[in-house]
Amino acid sequence: MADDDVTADPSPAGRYDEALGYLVKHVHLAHQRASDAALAPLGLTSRDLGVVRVIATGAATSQQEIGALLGIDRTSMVAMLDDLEDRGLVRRQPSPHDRRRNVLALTPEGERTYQDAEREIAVVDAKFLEPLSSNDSRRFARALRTLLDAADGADRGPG
Amino acid sequence: MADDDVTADPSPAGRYDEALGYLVKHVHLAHQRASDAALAPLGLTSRDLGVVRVIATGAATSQQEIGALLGIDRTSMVAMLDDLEDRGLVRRQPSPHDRRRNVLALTPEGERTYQDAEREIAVVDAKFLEPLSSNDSRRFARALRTLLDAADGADRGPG
DNA sequence: TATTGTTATACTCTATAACTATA
DNA sequence: TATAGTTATAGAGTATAACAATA
Repeated sequence: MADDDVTADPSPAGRYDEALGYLVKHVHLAHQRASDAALAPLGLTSRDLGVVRVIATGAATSQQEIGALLGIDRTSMVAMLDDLEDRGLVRRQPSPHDRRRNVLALTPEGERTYQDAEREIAVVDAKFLEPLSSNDSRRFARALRTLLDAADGADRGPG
Repeated sequence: MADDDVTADPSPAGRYDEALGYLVKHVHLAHQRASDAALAPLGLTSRDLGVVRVIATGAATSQQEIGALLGIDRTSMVAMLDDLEDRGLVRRQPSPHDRRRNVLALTPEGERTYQDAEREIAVVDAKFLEPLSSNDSRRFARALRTLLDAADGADRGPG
């Protein structure tokens, strides 16, 4: 492993792993890896859980609404929900008010799996935040919320 | 438990957008969107900048080393570096010590583009962190660093 | 005419395997 | 035999366009 000393300059502009973008991205990936590993025994990915959670909390009911909240294309929603429905976790019901729309609901088994998944994720989150004091953990979560609200607002343009 | 009611329960387990995983993921995506938009005029993606930054800071020199630091497969590195080399930003030089290895270096134009890119990203970061006090911004970055170090250590197993 | 869900298609990113040239 | 880079190929994930049913 002899270092090639082609590069005389050790660090002209900070270290590559100090950049905010690097940190945020890899913290995300680390959390996602941990989540996917914890959810695998339940047959869910963290992506699946996002969808199931939106249905469980009633934040949205139609396929496109759910996708919009999570940044998932409506065409991708079809395959995901096909899968979750085939496995008996969710149910599509035509809306009585607008028969174009599918109202999504969890089956009893879907509800059980969702509760199990949230318990697993609570463990993942606790382990993930363990290196921070409980004060710093709260501050961290609050900072994320603040940054996301500001960024989403900026995306839609100032005004 | 007769909770066959479609959406009787408004929020049995918190809101979907309060989950740590959701927050971290979407903060990452928002920062990446802002970065990609700021770098587009330079012809770089945030992914490109990651590679260029590792080369510029001398953190790694061979293709596989760079990929390992950033979590990019060696086969993906080939196409990325082909592109950056075609555009005259990086140069592959066979290592004199091990002629299987390519030592990557920035061309003068690559160095200029890299400096421009870091300036753009500094603006993106400042805008992104603007909703936090400078104290909270520092705490936020420190928390990210702490979490990432702990998570990466855990990935490799305790011990 | 517009919208929801759907299908088909393409394009990007990533993952696996095999090849070459070096070691 | 093992490794760095490369190529080919297949697999996800996502995006675009078109279609059917409904509004």
